[in-house]
Amino acid sequence: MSDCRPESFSSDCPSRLLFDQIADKWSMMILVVLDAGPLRFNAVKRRLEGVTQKALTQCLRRLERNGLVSRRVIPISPVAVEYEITPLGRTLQPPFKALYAWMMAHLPEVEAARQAFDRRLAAPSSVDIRLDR
Amino acid sequence: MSDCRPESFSSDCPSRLLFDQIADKWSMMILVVLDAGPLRFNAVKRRLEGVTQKALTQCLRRLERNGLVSRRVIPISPVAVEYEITPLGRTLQPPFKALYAWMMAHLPEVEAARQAFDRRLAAPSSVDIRLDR
DNA sequence: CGGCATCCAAACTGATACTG
DNA sequence: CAGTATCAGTTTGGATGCCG
Repeated sequence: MSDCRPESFSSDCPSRLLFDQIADKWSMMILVVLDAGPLRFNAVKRRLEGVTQKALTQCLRRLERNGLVSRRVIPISPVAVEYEITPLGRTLQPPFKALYAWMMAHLPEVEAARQAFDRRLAAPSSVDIRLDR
Repeated sequence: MSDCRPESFSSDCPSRLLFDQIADKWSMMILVVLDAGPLRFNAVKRRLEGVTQKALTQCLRRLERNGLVSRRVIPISPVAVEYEITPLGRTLQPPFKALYAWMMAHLPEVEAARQAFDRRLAAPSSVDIRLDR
């Protein structure tokens, strides 16, 4: 019973396969940086501050497997490897760009909400016990 | 040096704060299922097959902290807790819906790419040794 | 029912060394 | 340069039991 309305996410729902594969921050960031043009491994790494070489390798391989990125070995010495977004990967740009635009637009609201939440935690009750004085 | 072009993601770039917080599959799925209306904890859990209670609790808290979801305790017995998408959270729907639509539209292409990739791995070279017959 | 505490196993990190 | 491999240390995950 592949229950696949957007109101429910069975683990056998086709959309889940993709949520599990590409809905993560590194995949999204890689596709965004590769949109500007092909990049070599370390060039990608430099642009994604904080990513480990292991995580990046895994993520690039997964993107390659899913047909969103292509990997091309340039047989010079020392060897160079270039990663390029595929036409299929490029069709993912509009949704990602929309997400990116949302983030830039709503960041202040999110930060305000976060500060309000943290303040609520610090003073959890209106009948707070005044430990000071 | 808050390097914040979309071509590069410094860890101190504001957009990174949001990529780190909401660009994960559970957050996205929660916001999609809550779009239809408020839901109680276990109702959300049932709709996200495979999520653990621990992961769901963490994720809902993070969404609450970021102002995308609100949490309301209904003091009946046994206690009920209702999660509702906030107006801010609702503004995230268009980007997420776009992503969801992309997944449904391009799933066949991705699956084809995946199979091609896996086949390439199984027979890595064109000068393959014919072990059979 | 919602969700926190606990325990253990699995995954990930960061550093470093090694290869083609 | 672009990886793979390894190892110790930390984080995360799943499973279970308990509480209001």
